[in-house]
Amino acid sequence: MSGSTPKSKDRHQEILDAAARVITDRGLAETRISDIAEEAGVSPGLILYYFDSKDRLLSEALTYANDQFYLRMSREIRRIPSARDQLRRLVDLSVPGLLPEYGRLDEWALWIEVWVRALRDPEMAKDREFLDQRWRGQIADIVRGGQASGEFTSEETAEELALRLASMIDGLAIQVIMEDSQVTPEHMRRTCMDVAARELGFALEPVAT
Amino acid sequence: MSGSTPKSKDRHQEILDAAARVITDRGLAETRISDIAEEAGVSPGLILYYFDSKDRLLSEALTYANDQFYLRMSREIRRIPSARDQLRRLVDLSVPGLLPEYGRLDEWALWIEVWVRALRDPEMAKDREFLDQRWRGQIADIVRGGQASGEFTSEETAEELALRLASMIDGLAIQVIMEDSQVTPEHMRRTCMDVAARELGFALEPVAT
DNA sequence: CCCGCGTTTGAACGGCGGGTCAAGCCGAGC
DNA sequence: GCTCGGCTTGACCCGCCGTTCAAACGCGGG
Repeated sequence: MSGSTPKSKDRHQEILDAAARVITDRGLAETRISDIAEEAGVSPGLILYYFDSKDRLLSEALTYANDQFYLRMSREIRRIPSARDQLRRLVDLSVPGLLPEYGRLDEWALWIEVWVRALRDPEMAKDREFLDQRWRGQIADIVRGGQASGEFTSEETAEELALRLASMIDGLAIQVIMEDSQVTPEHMRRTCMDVAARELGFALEPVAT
Repeated sequence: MSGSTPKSKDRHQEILDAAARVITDRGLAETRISDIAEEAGVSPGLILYYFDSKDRLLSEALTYANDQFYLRMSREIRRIPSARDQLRRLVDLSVPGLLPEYGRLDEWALWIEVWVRALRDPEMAKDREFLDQRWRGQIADIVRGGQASGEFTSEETAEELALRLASMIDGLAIQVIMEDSQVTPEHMRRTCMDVAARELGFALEPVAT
């Protein structure tokens, strides 16, 4: 499998991967350099041989992980023909824990860490703005496609509609990842599609069950 | 004014207030006991005389601050007669930095800290669920009122509508507090009311400017 | 076979900060 | 005015962790 041979690829990347994994399940605040080293199967010293400081490593790891997620999702969506189906897939991929195949615990946990950090760290703030706008851009592209093909009848700008959908998804995902008893993954999925249908102007086919 | 005499009120509360202030502008991760002590004008030792540990203090401070915000908003909204105006006011109060009179930097910064912490701390998770549900409950009450009075024509349950509005507000508030260049406070306000009008079923009066 | 250099190790350092504590302060009650 | 007990102080302790560093490792080239 990928990355099984010890010294194969880029150590840099191996460490970023390990860091992302550790942050995801311990949380940024509880992440020690030694944890990352252990996860990566190397000595603590080596971490600082490849990165200038813990802070830089953590920031890089956060954006790196979000990058991965974006690329995976983007690649997958591009090959879906219908805008409505693209949207449905995007929503499914965004619901924490809906599709067990994807992601470890959850990319959303990392997003929240990014937000906290971006509040005080200008470097992270810049990265965050880029990531968030790219995320909305992805949605806007889908919307534009749907408007062009006539699947969506709304006359609002794609950017405004994308902002609404992205905000909705963000807000709901937070509740889901927190395991709020009133907001299940399935509930989030339905709510997102409901609102999308009304905002974009398309009909939800009647759902079974 | 309130709290000006040194030993007047409850030290407990004074410390919680100070803690909330420090967390708001330094961030949870950069908050030291000595910072809180300094902010409260007492010695570091005293902090741990009143609280068992730093962790407990921080958790209490977070929920305390959110409590304050909720109570203030709740009290104010209760005296507004029209449901539509209640909603408008709730939105205005929720937009970070829209009304300079209220709040220090922003209650939203604290929310994000709560979320991060709730991901790993079961105690905080419980508090968070309570706070979030109360927040949605507040919105649901407004919605119910509007449905009863005929101001809102949507037939959806108040709970579902409240979830949608709350999620939308959360998602947008995050972007605003991050100072995303594409999401200004004013933009958030308009978007919230737009979506609310469509979801709840009421007409926005024509806006000046 | 040996050299040299990039990589890797893990022991050691140093500072930071949470938590402890013995000692003072001060007001209330006698 | 004295004593008692709750408040308050700030110096101190101690473990933790980011960072440094000297030494070892191992591979490719000569």
